[in-house]
Amino acid sequence: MVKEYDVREIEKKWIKKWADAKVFEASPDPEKKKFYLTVAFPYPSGSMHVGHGRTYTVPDVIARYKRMQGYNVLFPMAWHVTGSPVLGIAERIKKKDEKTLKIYGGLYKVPPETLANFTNPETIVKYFSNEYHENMVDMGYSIDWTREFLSITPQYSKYVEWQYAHLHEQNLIKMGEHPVRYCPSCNNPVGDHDLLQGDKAEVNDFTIIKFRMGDLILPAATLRAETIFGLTNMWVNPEVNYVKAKVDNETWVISKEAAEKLKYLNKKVEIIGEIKGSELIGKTCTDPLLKKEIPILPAVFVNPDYATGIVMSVPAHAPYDYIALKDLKSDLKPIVIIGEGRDAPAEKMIREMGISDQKDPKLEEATAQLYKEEHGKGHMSKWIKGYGGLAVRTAREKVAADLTGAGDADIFYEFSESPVVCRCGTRCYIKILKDQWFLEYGNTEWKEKTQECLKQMEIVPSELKQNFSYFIDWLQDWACTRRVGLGTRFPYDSKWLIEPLSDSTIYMAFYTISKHVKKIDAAKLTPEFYDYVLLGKGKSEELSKKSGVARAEIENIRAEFLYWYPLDWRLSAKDLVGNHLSFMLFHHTAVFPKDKWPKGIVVFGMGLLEGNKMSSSKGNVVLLSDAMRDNGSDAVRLFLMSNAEPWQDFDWRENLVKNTGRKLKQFYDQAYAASELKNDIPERDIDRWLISRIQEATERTNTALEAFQTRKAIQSAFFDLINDLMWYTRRCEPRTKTVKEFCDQWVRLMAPFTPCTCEELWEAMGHKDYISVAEYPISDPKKIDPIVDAKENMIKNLMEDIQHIMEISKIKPERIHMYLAPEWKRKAFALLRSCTPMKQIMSDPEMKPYGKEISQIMQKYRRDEIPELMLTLDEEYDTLKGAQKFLEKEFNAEIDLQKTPTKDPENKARFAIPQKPGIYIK
RNA sequence: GCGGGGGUGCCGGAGUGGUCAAACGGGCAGGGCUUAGGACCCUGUGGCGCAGGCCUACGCGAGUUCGAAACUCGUCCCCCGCACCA
Repeated sequence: MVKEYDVREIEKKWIKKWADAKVFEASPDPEKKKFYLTVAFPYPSGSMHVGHGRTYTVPDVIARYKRMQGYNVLFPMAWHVTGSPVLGIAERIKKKDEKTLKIYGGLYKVPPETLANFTNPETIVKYFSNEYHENMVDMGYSIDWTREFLSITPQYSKYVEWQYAHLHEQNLIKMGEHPVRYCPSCNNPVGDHDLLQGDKAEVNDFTIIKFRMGDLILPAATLRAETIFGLTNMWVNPEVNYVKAKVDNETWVISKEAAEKLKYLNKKVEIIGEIKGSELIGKTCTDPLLKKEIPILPAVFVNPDYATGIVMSVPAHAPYDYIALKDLKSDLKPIVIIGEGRDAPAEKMIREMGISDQKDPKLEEATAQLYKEEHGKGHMSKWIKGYGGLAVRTAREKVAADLTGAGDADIFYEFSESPVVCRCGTRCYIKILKDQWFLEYGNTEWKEKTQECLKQMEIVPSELKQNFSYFIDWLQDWACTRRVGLGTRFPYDSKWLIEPLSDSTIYMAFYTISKHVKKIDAAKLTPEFYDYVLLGKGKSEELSKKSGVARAEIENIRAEFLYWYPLDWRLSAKDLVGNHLSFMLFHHTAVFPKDKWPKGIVVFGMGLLEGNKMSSSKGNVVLLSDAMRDNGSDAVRLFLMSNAEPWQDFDWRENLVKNTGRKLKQFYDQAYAASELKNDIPERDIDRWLISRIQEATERTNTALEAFQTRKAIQSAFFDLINDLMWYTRRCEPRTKTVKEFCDQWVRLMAPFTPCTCEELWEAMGHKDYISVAEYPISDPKKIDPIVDAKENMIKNLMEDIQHIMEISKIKPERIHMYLAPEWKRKAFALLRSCTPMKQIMSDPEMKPYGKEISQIMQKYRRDEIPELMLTLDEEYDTLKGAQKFLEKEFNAEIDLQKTPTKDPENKARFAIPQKPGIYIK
């Protein structure tokens, strides 16, 4: 009797057994080759959903596969709890924010008494890291939990400090200025998720060009510094009250709003007077580059709350300016400075778009289009001294740099759209942080080293290697410190915390030693300690004396690191390519010698739910725990791994998951039944066929898994083989020996995907060991039998043909006659296949009588259409004879097999070719 | 704009020069099994065809080739990332 497939019961049983036997705890073993892989540790600020499920199942499948191949596999896990998002969550829970309470109390099912304590951010991350841990165990992951830690574990913090000491020593960390979105009320920089409004606003850096008007300076802000050559006038809004302000040592005329903004931009600003916009109109100022007199004209489109409130007018290249001048009936002539044409491009644009006045909304579009065109393709007009012929984008930078160098320009940061409002309701500014610490990813040498690291790595999928290279080049200095959040204090300036992405760059190395280090008092874990155990610097004897850690222990830790490192594979989601994954490469090259650099990265796609993007905040997720409760973890794993390749987006569809669960039950039932089968049938072709098929499937599965193609692997190891076994049982009475051999291999093939089910079957088959550490099947080429494969294909094709004919002719057959291809035809096909010239074929006396037919055949079949492997007449006959009963049953008709046609009323024998008998149905 | 990926049947998606009207999965339809079945099995699912065949298809246009879904060029469209944030 097949034992009932009680999924959850089986899973519980094996998960406990594994834990009790410590099957997945990995220790260095010099006898075995190591395999070390990690996956990006989770930031547990909420419950685990099926998207996370896929992220962590992929490495588990690979870990299990490699373990079964005989590798000593280390697959660790830890929790990334540093950072600020939970602070916001705690804050919102404190304020009893409805949406947040709904997500945490409802969607995540946090019990009310626990939720009440969620006002403390640390409680949140600890609660959810526990939940993650439980879920991961429940999913059957083969994680070595002895290495688990939190990113705020003191021993880990000491490790982070050690890393930063190294970076500092190498001058890769610098203090500098940095513009951030900033909330004056919270007194903190704000990220996207902290914003009520304006999360799409970018920070634009304007060049402010200082125009002089006596002692006063009119600072005009522009994104197109190169257009100073086409300047005809300035724009000032006559309806706005400007201020005179002492800015550092100069006196600027700017809008009130701009004066306020400048304070955040680290200018000393003191307002000393007011001046009406209208008072400025009609005056002139001097441009700093060409020293030309520039008239100041009125324009109402000038927004005092955008940059400085003083605008340069370049009518030839700015549609707004052109129209405004026209409206004023000014006689100022546009000056073309881009390209060699005479007519103003702005004018042309306005004409083509049919824009008539300053208020036309199409002006926006015209401006954007012209900007895009000129920025992308434009070159400065030849007549411009020093800049003529330069690409616009080059000229822009050069003008800005030249003016800044001479003290005639400055930088002004402004949002691309406004307003930007903090979650607390306060309007945000752009603030320049002065003592911000940076990781110098812009450093050329560091970049080169990182590129070198990338070059020797394997990236899956390989197309992404380019992407990585691009990101490494693109990365600039990264602000690596924060004022708020959980995390490690910055060792050189304790008012700062190390930013969460910056504290998790090389933690893969920490896993290798964490189980030892966790037991040591953090105070003893000095930089010297890590220097020794990770880099081999210093002497263990001295270190032991100084730190009080036993020398043997220190050596042991060192040995463990050396055994596991470098990291073989890093797995992570797509969205981390441009930051975390690139950082990982940067930091490895900075801290570790070349032979400890990571060897490979696998990048994952995202998850969809019933075709829509998963989103916790919108409640559009399925919790992993619910999915396991409803389907069992093996079915969840199988579905996640079979729905898409790791790097593709997968789509969680309830009905597909359910189907996968049923298919899995079928697998279980079939394999279980096999273990109880008892008969003594002699081996037949069909038995050799089934065994041959599983060898081929094994080959494909291995190839796919080596390339991380879980979907392809499951296609071969699961779906194809289910179908083969089904065909086999349809085709014949199952033979015990065959089916047992098949299932023994099959269950092992499936073990990385559905480990609990496979353990249960493995036990039922009488094995005493864990399948988790049993040998992974490799294909046995001796058992691959192309002839038997060809025979079985012939039968399948034959059945299809008969089926087809039945449908077309609408005959319900009583008798089916089959005519085999005669020997001469087989020979003719063989000769055609081997490219024998017609002349030579015809010279064969055996062929001669069939000249006409042979030339017909030649016309009809191309050489490579002819099967490579040709069965003999006898083989074909015997095969069909053997399948006769089966075919009779299938078609419920008598089969008349004719080796040489005797009764052929409709001359169907002529259709016969090798492996494709002629058919006549009555 | 910059960078990356992609357009195949009713759907998801295989397939990268011939054996492709297209794996596998799903949906739908018919049949079988059955007391019944949402379980399972079989068959069908571009068009035409009273015999295993023919025709038209793989975003669009052109080209290379004996032969293209696959290669080249052009073109249209879609998705993702662009930072100080996990």
